[in-house]
Amino acid sequence: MEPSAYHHGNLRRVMLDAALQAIGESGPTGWSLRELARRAGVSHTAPTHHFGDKTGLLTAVAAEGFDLFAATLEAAGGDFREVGVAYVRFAVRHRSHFQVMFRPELYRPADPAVAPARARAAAVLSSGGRALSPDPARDRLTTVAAWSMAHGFADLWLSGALADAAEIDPETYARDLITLAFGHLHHPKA
Amino acid sequence: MEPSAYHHGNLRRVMLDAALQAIGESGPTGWSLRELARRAGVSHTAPTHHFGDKTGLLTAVAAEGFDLFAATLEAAGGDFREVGVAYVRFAVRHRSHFQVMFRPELYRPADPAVAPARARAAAVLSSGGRALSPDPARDRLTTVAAWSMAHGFADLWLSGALADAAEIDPETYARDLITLAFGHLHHPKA
DNA sequence: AGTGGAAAGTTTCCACTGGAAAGATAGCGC
DNA sequence: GCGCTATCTTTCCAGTGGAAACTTTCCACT
Repeated sequence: MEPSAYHHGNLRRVMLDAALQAIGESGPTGWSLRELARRAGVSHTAPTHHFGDKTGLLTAVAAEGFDLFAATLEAAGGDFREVGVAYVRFAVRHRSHFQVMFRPELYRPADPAVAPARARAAAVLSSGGRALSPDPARDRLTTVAAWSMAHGFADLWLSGALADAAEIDPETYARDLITLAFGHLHHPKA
Repeated sequence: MEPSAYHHGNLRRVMLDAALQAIGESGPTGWSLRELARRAGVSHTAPTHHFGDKTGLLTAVAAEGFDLFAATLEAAGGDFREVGVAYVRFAVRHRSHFQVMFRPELYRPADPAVAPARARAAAVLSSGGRALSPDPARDRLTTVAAWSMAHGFADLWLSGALADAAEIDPETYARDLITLAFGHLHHPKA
């Protein structure tokens, strides 16, 4: 585990962390593999062994992201509003992951490390939508509506499009948004 | 105007179109300036004269995008639901523009060709939100709610995250989403 | 009419990138 | 204690964005 001169011992995690930081600083494509390798103190081809290529590194970021994401959503419990808040919280706290996850042209979305975790997250959203839906025929519509609002708010907030982004607490604001749009649908398990 | 051997006569527009096509094929960063220049049949430094650098080209894409965007939203008239539908329509019909516009780290958002057009679009959204808001104190919240939903749906649809994306007509679906979430607020100019 | 820029495009150059190939090192199973 | 294999290095290559210096064309103005 401790870094011998030759075998880093921990390169995979270090590269992932370096990538996450670089993404946070310059966006999902605003950095180079070689720069990360330099930061990690290894040669520029060392990461190849762990990730194959740059796309592989981004795939690993997406995979880790969807895992964390699914866990976050699952932990929010059954209350649908809190699932939406958890969605936004994840985006804000793990913004580097988030900015990769929903940009599938950057990585390999069919990778076996990615697809199951993504499905797990989708299942939480679907079940939340079902709970909120006014009638079964509109389950999907309701899911997409709530998903869109949480996702759109997160994306706008992260991109800085909301001019007052600095002043607001995104989680609190998200809760207010959801209440405004979906509060009237809430018929708590009648 | 006709292409003499030396002076292309039309390079700016041709490069913009080539960029839009490349973005559509490989995302906002999945192409090279040199490749576009080759497609246009000019040397790889010719575009410098029109755009300065690659960021300048993306800035021009964003500027054109926000212009078109503002025009589209303004043309939707006062009906708020139709503004949301127009938002989604723009994203679908001008997806290359859209994918750049909300990724400000890719271009220069403060550019004088960008900022005013963006402000124009924001004004339409704000006024729509105001019309929909249940009370003045919630004007901003309502605007952000509707904006988030339209934006989120557009982004999810474009990214392919909605598994059934192929089957649905995004504009119709957007109208249904807005009705579900905001229909109960509609108090037509009482 | 013809000339002096300015505008538009070219060639050449450089540091940097992602990746391929081949070789060095070191820890681990037996 | 020995070879195997995972990990990391060095070297190499084509492609990239951009700077610099040059060429060609067009247009405004006398």
